Amino acid sequence: MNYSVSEENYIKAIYNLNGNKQPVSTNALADIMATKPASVTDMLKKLKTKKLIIYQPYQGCKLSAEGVKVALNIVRRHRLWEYFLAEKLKFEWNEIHVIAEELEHVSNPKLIERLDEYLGFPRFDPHGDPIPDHEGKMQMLKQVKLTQLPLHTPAKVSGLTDQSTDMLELLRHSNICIGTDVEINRKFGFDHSVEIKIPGNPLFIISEQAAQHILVHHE
Amino acid sequence: MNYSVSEENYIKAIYNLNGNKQPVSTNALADIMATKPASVTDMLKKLKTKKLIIYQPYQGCKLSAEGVKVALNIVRRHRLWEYFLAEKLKFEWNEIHVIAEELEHVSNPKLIERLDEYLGFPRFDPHGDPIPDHEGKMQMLKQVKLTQLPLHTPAKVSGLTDQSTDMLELLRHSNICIGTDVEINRKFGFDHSVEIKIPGNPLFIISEQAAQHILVHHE
DNA sequence: AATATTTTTTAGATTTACCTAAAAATAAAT
DNA sequence: ATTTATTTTTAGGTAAATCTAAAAAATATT
Repeated sequence: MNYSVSEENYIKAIYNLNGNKQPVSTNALADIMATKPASVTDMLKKLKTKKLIIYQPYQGCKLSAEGVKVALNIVRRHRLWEYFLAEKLKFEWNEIHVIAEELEHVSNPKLIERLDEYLGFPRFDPHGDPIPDHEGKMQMLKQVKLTQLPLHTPAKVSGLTDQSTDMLELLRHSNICIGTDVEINRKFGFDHSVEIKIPGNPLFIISEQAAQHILVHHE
Repeated sequence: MNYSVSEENYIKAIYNLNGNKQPVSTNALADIMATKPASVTDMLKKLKTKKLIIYQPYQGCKLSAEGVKVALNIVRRHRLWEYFLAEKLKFEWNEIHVIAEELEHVSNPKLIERLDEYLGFPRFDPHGDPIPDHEGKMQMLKQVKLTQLPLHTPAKVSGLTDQSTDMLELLRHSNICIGTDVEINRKFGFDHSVEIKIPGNPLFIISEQAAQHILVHHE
């Protein structure tokens, strides 16, 4: 029921590579974990005996049902800490991941429940990724670039793919933050710029270049 | 410059046992660390080569100047997290220590500085122990039981030696919290109860039994 | 299909932080 | 001042997580 930091990191890596449900190769894991394939094989054997993965030699691996549960719990911890770092400690979005990698291994369950409550039960982290609840369920909204959002479709800003100060300046000027409700009112064919509607604000136009880097969630 | 969790725990233990400046014995350390003396000897050799302790076989050990610096940094992290857990996440005082033992090993310096700032640069943790600043300096006020506070001496409530719900109820009723400014106005010889003055509040009396468990700081 | 290439696993070492059991040094007691 | 008891250290071993080098299996190429 309690796993080492190393085990947790492998489980997390398998989970992240496994999005497509295809088995994860030993080399791919070695790459992500910045280690050697031989070391990965050792760990895969161990995780297999603990029934966290399904693994046959030379066939790659994938998480078992129990493994997914463990992975979701790690992801939950990681994303809650990311939210805390950005929202409360005012870290920039590009700094939070590394720190959360350390904090995520502090696994006291009551701590995580209290943190969740303290943060107001956020459902998305500052990168726009959904935060699993204490049962492992998470909201699976479509995340798309603002350029791909259909016309007149209510959406919520969930992340950025560019966190440069120039970008942040532009967003601040437009009153766009994580969580802001937006809708595309009109698209201009000429330069592909888009007209944005934010409830309570006047309409305004944003360039394709900028819109490309803004991620939004919608149903 | 970066130490393992185990190394940090030894340094912390030596620091805690070393308050009286006497060298710490191998057995005393083994006891605290819940390990065997032979294991302690191994670690002491390692810490010596890293110049964190002064150690001669059979002579016990004490922290070097560098060791003290490292220890104070660990203590700083521990106490800041304790403050966070009690103040923000509303944990009871008896729950915070164990969780802070885990969090204290997350050593990203910027995280700790931001946390300190977020908490408002507290100078005492919820147990009333001083929090070292980022240079390792801490306020060394006298901590005494309320029963031992001299008459008419301004002091600040810094901790409790009894955290039972009964005790907390009594304190809430008297408007006493961590950080409350108090002063003893009068002591009654008959039952050793004390009359308390809190700025802006009416005077009130508290039993010796209760006052014994309230810790205060004064100059 | 046979050979070459890539991927993965085995075999044997290393490091960290422990352990037990026995030896050596120190301290206490006769 | 010996002997006894305690404390501490050495010697040798274990488990976790890594490594290198070599063997084996799977995949790709001619």
